[in-house]
Amino acid sequence: MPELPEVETIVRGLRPAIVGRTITHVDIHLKKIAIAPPRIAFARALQGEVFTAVDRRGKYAVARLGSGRALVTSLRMTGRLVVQAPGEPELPGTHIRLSLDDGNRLHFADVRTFGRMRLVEAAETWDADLGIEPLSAGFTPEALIGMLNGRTTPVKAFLLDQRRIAGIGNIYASEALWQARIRPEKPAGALGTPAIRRLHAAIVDVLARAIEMRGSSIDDYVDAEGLQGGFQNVLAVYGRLGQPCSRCGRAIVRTVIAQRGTWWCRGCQR
DNA sequence: CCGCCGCCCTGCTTGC
DNA sequence: TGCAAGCAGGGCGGCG
Repeated sequence: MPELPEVETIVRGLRPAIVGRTITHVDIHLKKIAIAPPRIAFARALQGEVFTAVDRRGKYAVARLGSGRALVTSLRMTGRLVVQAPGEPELPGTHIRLSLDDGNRLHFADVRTFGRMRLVEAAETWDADLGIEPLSAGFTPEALIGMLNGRTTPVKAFLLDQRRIAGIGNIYASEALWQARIRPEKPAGALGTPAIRRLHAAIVDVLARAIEMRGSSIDDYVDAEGLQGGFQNVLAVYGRLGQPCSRCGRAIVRTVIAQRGTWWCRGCQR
């Protein structure tokens, strides 16, 4: 499932492929996927637009358009954004296809159809509910201390809450907690300062290493070129039920926290 | 404001 | 072997 590192990898791949390109044609195969402001037709509005930049915010890919509008894509679990050249077969499960003036096509595919592609106005704030970027300068240990203060929710649930920190999903929440040696069920506000400092460092380190390895391909994730990532090969706990912890040797367990599978080590995560 | 829960979907796994 | 039920999960809306 695409989280911050996967979306960052996709965005970096999209940038050279689509910035400067004009959208010549828009095909929508599944209408509910394409969201537009009231009284604006998604396909008609996009036709003729130029991509001016591609950014990431949390788990969202944000394509800036010449008009000042933006095309915001949420991939959820199984969404894919892939650029294909003329002659390449249509990406299976494509719901939206943007044809570009160089002949390439940008496909948005999603077997589970949970993902969305949303056109937003220049003046529209679509990300008001999203929290801090964990790889930004503002995400300091002190900021994390402030955010955790007084919270009773399990620290794992806190990490998944996009209103606090934007971009961490189920894979990297489990991995960061393992690296910081923190028990996922621990109430967020009960962490001591040393533990919070370890957690801060672990979040930044895990996300940065995952970006370096072009993300984790667990189920469907591929980058903008359709290629898999590499971080799934170095995961410490996620999906590793019963396998020995690389730090203490104890078998990895799986519990459910905030309705999400959580993999961790009872031996060294306190 | 905060925390919790059900829903959306389809493909894979499980169990009879 | 075949089939149906169960499960997984990010974001969102509803509820207390």
